[in-house]
Amino acid sequence: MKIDAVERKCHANHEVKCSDCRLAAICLPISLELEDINKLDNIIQRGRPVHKGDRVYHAGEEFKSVYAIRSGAVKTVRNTKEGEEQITGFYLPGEILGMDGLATNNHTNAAIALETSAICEIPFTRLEELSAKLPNLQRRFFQLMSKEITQDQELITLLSKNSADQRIVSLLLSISSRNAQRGLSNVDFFLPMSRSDIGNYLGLTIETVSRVFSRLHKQNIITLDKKHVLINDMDELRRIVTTPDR
Amino acid sequence: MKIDAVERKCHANHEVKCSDCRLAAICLPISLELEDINKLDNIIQRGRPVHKGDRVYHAGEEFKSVYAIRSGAVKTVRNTKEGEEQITGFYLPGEILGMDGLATNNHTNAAIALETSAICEIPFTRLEELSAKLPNLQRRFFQLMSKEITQDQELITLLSKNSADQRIVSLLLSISSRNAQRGLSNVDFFLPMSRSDIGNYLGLTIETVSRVFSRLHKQNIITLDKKHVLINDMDELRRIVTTPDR
DNA sequence: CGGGTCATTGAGTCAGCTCAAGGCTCGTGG
DNA sequence: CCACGAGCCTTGAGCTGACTCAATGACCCG
Repeated sequence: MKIDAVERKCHANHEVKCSDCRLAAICLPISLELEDINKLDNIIQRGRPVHKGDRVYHAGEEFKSVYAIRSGAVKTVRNTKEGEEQITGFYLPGEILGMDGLATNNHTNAAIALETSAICEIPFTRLEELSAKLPNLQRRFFQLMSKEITQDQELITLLSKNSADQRIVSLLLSISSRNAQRGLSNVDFFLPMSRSDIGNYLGLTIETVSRVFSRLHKQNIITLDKKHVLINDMDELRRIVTTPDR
Repeated sequence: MKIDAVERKCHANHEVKCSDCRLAAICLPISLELEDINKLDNIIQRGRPVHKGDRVYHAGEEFKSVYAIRSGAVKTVRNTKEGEEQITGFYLPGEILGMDGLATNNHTNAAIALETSAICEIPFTRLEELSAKLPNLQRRFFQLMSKEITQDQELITLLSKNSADQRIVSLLLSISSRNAQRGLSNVDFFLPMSRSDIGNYLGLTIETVSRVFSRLHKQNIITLDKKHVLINDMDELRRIVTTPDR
């Protein structure tokens, strides 16, 4: 079975230490010495793989840990005052999530796997203790939270100022560059999320997302087959996001 | 002169220590012992008041400090890819800004005074050193960054899911409750920002902001005279932000 | 092969935009 | 002390990008 194969693969990786993880260069351990990486490694818990739709943590759940993605993809979701859902982020391998829970000691978001994923759990009190001893780690963690802030502000700008086309192209370019960072292709990749997730995240309806994708495909800027994206004209995509609306 | 009077008032407060500051209960020192507050106090620099339009820091400027507002009000502004401006936050007394600069070591936002304001500057390397020694301070600062994240995500949700009316009412309620926290009236206050700032922040045109304010006034839910707001029907405002669009 | 989920496409509507015309307020200079 | 200009805000009229509603297509899984 396909799923079993994926699971087995994840399981094979399951006990990889930070020092051996191919994502170490973009994940939490950046700028740590080998010795310090091992200290960090000792506090990290590596759970069983989560499957599509499983929650890494729930909204309202007590904040105990932050999480690093080793493989797969996760979305974070907030509940609105009206009882709808708002996706606040997509997280790919090497990225850290869960920092929303720190302010109130409860997670304001839920985190839901978009596909079978391997997750490293990092108990926060231990991370805090270790941070106080390792200035580089403290700095690194401050930086990660700051990065989360600047990314959220980028999304605010996108939602506030940009057209449907620009929002969708921005998301494509974001995924493309994050793939490149992980050593994958920046022009040929699979979207881990549904059209409906994309629409929710970008403040658009599913129909609008579909129409924009169709148009970009017809104009031969991208080739799209379900979730498989080929970027044919990167310059044109960049032009779209940097050109004022009218 | 009016401005001189304000300056003098700020100047009078100018050297107030954290331990004597009436905002200590909501500002950075929360949860610190008196002794530790004094340690924090020692690293804080209190500059001259800034005037309306002055920048506390510039976009691209090297990140050296975070800032606490003692009096007045400040907006933070990002440049978009198209060269426009996006306001990412409004900061009132007791609130901390500048955490956006940590990720890349340069501020991505500029911070601009909306009125004459007194600002406490907190050099970050010293704060970092002190955090490593005072677990409560480290935790407190992590929490402040996390709060910034959850607030940005609230704005994302607002922009993505809510109507013009709901966005504007949300801002009014936010300012109202932040005023209450500082011991001021939650139904009678002055908006520190212009209509154009409000529109920019909420992803609306200035005309729409004006029309919504006029409508709320005509319906007698609020009374509005320039920047002076009186909330007449708090329940109705709450109803507006929690009622699904249609 | 049937039912469910997800995606696409078309047709018509509407919230918020653009464009345009004034109004109010405050500071400056005659 | 008033006239004038600049900046900010309000209001009206008409337009449009993205929405809603609706129908259909494609795929997956049992």
